[in-house]
Amino acid sequence: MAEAYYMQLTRQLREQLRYGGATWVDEVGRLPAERVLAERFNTTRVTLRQALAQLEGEGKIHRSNRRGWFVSPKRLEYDPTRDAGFNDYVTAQGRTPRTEVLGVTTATCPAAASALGLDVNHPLYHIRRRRYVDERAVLVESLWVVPEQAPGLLQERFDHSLWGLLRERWQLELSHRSIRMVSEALQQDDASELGVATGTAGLNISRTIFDTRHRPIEYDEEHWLHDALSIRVELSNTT
Amino acid sequence: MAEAYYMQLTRQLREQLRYGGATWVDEVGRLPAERVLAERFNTTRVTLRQALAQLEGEGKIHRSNRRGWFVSPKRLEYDPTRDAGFNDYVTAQGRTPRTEVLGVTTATCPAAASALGLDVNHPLYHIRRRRYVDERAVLVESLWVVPEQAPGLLQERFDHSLWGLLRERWQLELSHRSIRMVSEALQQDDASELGVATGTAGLNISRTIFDTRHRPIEYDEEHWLHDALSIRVELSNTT
DNA sequence: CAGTGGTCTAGACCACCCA
DNA sequence: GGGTGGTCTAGACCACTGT
Repeated sequence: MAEAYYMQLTRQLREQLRYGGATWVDEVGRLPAERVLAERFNTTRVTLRQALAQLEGEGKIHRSNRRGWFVSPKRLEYDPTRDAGFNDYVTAQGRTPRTEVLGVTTATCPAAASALGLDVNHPLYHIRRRRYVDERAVLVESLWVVPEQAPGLLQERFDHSLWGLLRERWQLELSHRSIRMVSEALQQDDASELGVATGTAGLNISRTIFDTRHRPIEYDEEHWLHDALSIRVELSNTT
Repeated sequence: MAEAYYMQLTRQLREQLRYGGATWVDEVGRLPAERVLAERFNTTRVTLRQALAQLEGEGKIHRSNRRGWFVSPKRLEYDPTRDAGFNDYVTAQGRTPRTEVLGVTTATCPAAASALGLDVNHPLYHIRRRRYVDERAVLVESLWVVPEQAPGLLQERFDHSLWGLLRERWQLELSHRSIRMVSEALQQDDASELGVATGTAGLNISRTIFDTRHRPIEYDEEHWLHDALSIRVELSNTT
């Protein structure tokens, strides 16, 4: 086969997005309707959508559920090993952060409890947040904190760094951390909170945190849009 | 809408894969042909393929180009901050590693050179390898080594740890490392070397390595199948 | 209500893999 | 050469978003 037409389409669209200014992209980065693009490139919606899906996989464009396709902004650089707050590192990159607290409860979570080495029925503080970069929702996260380590935590506000709070108010020293990163397809709840279709490619980042005395402190799970971040870790010691 | 049919399909297939032993999966983990599955679930290939694509995004199944769909094996746990060799950590997890050297040359690479802080035309040793876990090709990688730091390197064999080689033969101490991880769509060359379709979801892991005197040593870029690995980093010092 | 993406049909032909 | 996935057509209806 010479080359699948949808791959040629992909290349054309990609190049027009990068150079050319792509006159057909409007001022907020929105692409024309699929039907319009399909007609312009003399093909059907199915084939056009294959090309769009390719670019989506590359992180060049993304879709907002039933609203249309948009050019994806530059990826955020993120170092999950540092405890700089989200607000800090987003601002440091010249972007605008925002955090929404979706829920604050006490509940049990077998996955979190077992990661922390506790009984699966051990109650935990649960905080759920949604975070934005330049008003685009890029991640939802669930934080599970061991109540004994930070009594009264749920009275606090959670629109800033949780780790900063734990350090200042409860003098907790976050020492050992175990971090796990795995690609995923966003499940229904996470996807709808991010305004994307179920199954959209995502990245799951989970941390388990212990203090200097190896007591379990916190477990958290972040679900990112895959095209929103680039992970960067700097290490200096030899292992 | 109640629920899209392909999502119901996805759920059924997922559950049958997890429990039930899925009698329709053969002994090597291969699924029946798309046409057969489509007929069995009373739908068309297009809709069935949507369901398969969902499971592919979840890392449950994968396809080998034009050969069929297969159940994905367990993800490999991988810590990119350690310099344990591929052979070592794959074996430690009870799996069987294999490395194929695809090419050994001297060439220029602007991306590698600039990451190392060298002139873009600075020649570098280039080693390209393909690596397998249990005979499944899971990644291709390009290694770019600064020739001045390891003269004669290209005479060596590269089916084992490069870092081990640099340490033993040239007494190089790998100190500072900058690691970057980003989701990607596998490009034509990488995809075909892995036997998958262009655009298949992948994970790109790049490292830039300096020695204790901050001299650039090596830059490498790994392209993994997204469902083949789970990244895990353990940290003990506070930052 | 108009426009958008999301889903789905019922076919077709082609390129590649393997026996 | 038979079977597989890969690509593509030309439609259709639906659900949701925004005005």
